[in-house]
Amino acid sequence: MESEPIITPLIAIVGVTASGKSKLAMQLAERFDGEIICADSRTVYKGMDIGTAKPSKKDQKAITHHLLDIINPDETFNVREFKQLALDAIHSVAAQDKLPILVGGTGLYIDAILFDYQFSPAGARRSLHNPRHLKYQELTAYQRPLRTNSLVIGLSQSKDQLQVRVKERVEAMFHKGLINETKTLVQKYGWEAPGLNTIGYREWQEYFAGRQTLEQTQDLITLRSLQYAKRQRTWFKRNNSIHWVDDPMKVVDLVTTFLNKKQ
RNA sequence: GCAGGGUUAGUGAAGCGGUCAAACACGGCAGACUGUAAAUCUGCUGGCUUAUGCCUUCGUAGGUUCGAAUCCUACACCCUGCA
Repeated sequence: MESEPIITPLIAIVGVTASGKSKLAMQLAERFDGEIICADSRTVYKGMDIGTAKPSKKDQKAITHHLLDIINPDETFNVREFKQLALDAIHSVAAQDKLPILVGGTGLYIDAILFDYQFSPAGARRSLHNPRHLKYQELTAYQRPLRTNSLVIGLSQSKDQLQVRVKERVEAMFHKGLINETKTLVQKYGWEAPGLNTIGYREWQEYFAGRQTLEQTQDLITLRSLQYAKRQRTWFKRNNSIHWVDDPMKVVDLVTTFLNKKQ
């Protein structure tokens, strides 16, 4: 199943939150007749639209997006499932003679595809250091070669830019009714649901409990998003296969060259 | 005006004569990451510099003491009670 005929060209777009990945992906998909595969651990959840900045219905109608809304917020998901699903999606896109574009900020998911992660058998030992981690494989990260026929593009952004963009994005989420979306989700699934442990949602807990103002909630979400971006930056930093660009316009050339070379 | 309480590093907050460059939390910086990853975990966070080193900090100015963030005096600002 996992033996992909490694000839399918793949474009991957990475970057921290609010860096403009989705928009760029749309442009590329339109331009190069592609379909988007979302490598995002949060947009897989149904009903979590505003808080995850999920691609709009309009965008989804214009371009096929894979791996969106595939599970309920009270269900769990993991890299292994992701890898299988994403691989399937890549194949089906390629089978239609279209260009698969892998987009997302979940570094682990991206790398599972890019570096063909091999997962431990069930019952693997947990790391003493961090119980949430399974004991390390024999291979160190990035020791494996990058998936052949892949172009990895990273959207870089200065910290100042990022700060502004995140602030605006969170503001927009509030206007779109993030509070109601959260309320609905909590009523339906409860705070314990895996999906609710997400920036943009869990911060409302204190607000609903009356221990936090609306403004404080908004500031907190902005802060947590920025901290998240920091972690993403650290993750991507060590992957030197990424072609970092600060101007989305330059990407078209990159992709064109990449596709021509492959013919 | 009188009587109390307070002023500590970016923020909040411990400390109440030596073992204090000063707990802890948050924030910040850096890092990790192969079945929870928008999660989880680790290190650093006064300066110099990286040493069982030096220097400068605990409202301001003095004083007591071998030794003060810790005691005393004065001043400044803040809060509370009585006027």
